[in-house]
This record gives sequence, structure tokens and C-alpha cells, in this order.
Amino acid sequence: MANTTSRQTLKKRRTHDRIIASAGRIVRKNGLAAASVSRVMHGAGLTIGGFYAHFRSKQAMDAEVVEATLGNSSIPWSVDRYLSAAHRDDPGHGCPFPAMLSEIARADEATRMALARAIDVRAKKLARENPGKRGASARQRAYATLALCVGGLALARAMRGHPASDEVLSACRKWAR
Amino acid sequence: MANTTSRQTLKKRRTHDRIIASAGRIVRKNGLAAASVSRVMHGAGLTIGGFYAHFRSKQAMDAEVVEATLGNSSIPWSVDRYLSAAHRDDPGHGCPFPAMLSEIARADEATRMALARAIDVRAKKLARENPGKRGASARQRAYATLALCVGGLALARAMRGHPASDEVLSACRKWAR
DNA sequence: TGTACATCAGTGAACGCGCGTTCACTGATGTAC
DNA sequence: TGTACATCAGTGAACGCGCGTTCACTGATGTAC
Repeated sequence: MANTTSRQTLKKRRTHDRIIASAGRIVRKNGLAAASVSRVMHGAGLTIGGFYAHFRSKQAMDAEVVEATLGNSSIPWSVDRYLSAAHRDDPGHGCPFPAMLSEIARADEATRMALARAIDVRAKKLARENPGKRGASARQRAYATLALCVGGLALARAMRGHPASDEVLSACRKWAR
Repeated sequence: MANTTSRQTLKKRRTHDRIIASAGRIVRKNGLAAASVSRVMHGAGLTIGGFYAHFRSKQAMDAEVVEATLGNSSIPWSVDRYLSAAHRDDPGHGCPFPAMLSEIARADEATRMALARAIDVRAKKLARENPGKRGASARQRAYATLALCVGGLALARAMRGHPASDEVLSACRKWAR
């Protein structure tokens, strides 16, 4: 029986991961609000009804997708690549932060804490990689770099089509050094 | 008749401004998507039906509210005040950018161009005020400062309740100098 | 090995709700004569 | 000055739609004996 259960659990977990992956794809392109239950399930090759076998509520999925999407986003953290026109123009394969930042600020506590942890992990990693600096100073610089990258990309995307969009990107690349 | 028309137009324009102001209040706190037609009109002391005497569509109002809200936001531009805990914790009376940035990136062209123009104006003003620097370099610095401010505040708001939220603010304040 | 039963991931129709938009209307204001 | 008419900002009910959530169900898989 334990064997049975674990096999079923494995299958279910695979489905669960597919749902989260589908939500991640939608969120990157169109934000949290666009990741409706029916769209997410359809994107995972499932129908609406099964959703609540995997999540207590839509909000619970929001929190989980934030955690998973941001945690897994193993972007090879290069500021120049992050703040590039290519990244700006292809949100679907890029960093999910800029697409959901405003929405997360208004999301529930669980979702916000998921973001905060993800940012914290990323900042600490960045601080460790940062050559020359140590301790509090390195962490401060990491936070500022993250804010500059996320803000710069979000701004450049919002200004897409206007000549100043490119200028924002290059200005941020220069200042992040 | 010209007299009549202009008097009616004046009254209508006042109502129009009230609608835009109501939308601005909602957007600052809860973003563009939350500024539904019925909520905006209710906030202006009106009923739904009259909306389309003032705007061709909801999207047309979005573009106008972005232009008006960002243009009028006569925030006395001090980085330290912008990146303060007080500003983070009171979105209703603060800068509208961080609350709507992700949404504008997915809005229609008119709305995005309204934002781009507003940012451009703000950046040029900032570049002029910036002591010591001149020309392209000053404008680059202004763009980077804007991205850092908007990104830092949006990030700090999304992380509200987590200790790192304050650290993000202070790190950005330090790096903006 | 074969049969009756239990489990449970996933289905699909239905619910109440708020959305953007439309439209016939009201009633205050000003014009014509 | 008084009366009939035109204008038009704003009203409020209605529309079709997609939302999050619920629920009776199906059907594949595994268990018990």
C-alpha cells in the first residue's frame, strides 16, 4: 500500500509541477492576474475542475508559483544580459520579477514572503560573487543592483517603442558597474 | 450659444477631472486593473452610465490617467524621501509609478507612450537639477536614478513585512547618491 | 489466477459575481420667438 | 416676460463574458481474499 501511495503521489506531483510550470509561463508574459485557473489548467493539458485537488485556492497557487518561479529562475546573473534589449523583448523566457512586482506588492502575506525569501537568497548569492567587497557593504550593493536591474527592465518594457527605452537600459547597465 | 456651450463644457471638464482624480487615487493604491469603471465613477460621486460621455473606452481612460497622474505628480523629488519607509507604507499619497509599472508594460501603445513621455520629462528635469554633470552623462544618470528609485520602492513594497524590505530601501538610498 | 471492492486524480457543468459596454431615459439649462 | 422646444450630462438597468469555486461523476489503478 505504501508502494501504491507513493506511486500515485509521484504521478500527482508530476502533474502539480506541470501546473506550476504552466502558471510560470503565463505569469512571465502577462503577470499574476492573467494566470487564471482555467488558463493555467489548460496550459497544463488539464481541465478546470482538477485544480482544487492541487491547491487550496488561487491565492495558494500564486504564492507557490512565486516561490517556484523565482527560486528556479537560474538566470546566469549577468547584469549586461539582464539589462539587454533581447531580455526586454522576450518576457516569456526571462526573469519573472519585473512582470509581477506591482502585483505582488498587493498580494497576500504568503505570496509577499515567498518573494522576499527569493530576493534575499538571490542578493546573498550576488554579494558572495561580488569581488572586492565583503559583509554588509557587499549585501547593500547587491540589493541596490537587484533594484536597479528589476526597475530598469520593468521601466524599459513599459516604455517599449519609445526611443528612451534603449537609453534607460544602457544607463542602468553603466550605473550597475 | 457659444456662451452656453463653453459653460457646459466647463462643467463637463470639471466632472472629467473629478473622474480622472478618482481613477488616480485607486491606481496609486491598487493599480490599473483595480480602477474599474464602476469603482472609478463611484469614487467621483457618479454612476456607471455616464462614463462613456467622457471616454471612448476603459483603455482610453487608462492612457489619460497615466498621463495626468504621472504628469501632475509634483513630488518634490528628493531621493531620500522617495526611498523612505513612509513613502513605502503610504502608496495612496505617493508616486503612482511603482504601483502600475508591470501593468503598463502590458497596456496598449497609447498608455505606454503616455508613460514614456512622463518619464522622459521627469528625467530631463532631474538631469538639469543634477549639479556638476552636463549633457548625455547627466541624462544617463537621471535614467538610472529613476530606475533605481522606482525599482527599489516597488521591491520594498513587495517585501513589506520582511526585514530585508528596509535594507533594500537604505541600500538604494546609498547607491543613488 | 479471478473477481468484487476501494481509492482518488481528473472531468465538466454549474453557481454567483464583477467586469466593460450599451441604451432608453430624465431633468436641468439655455434658445427662439 | 412667458411658453414651447432643443440640448446633453448624467442615470440605472441590462447584455454577454470570464472569473474563482463547488460538486456529482468517471475511469484507471491497486487491494483483498
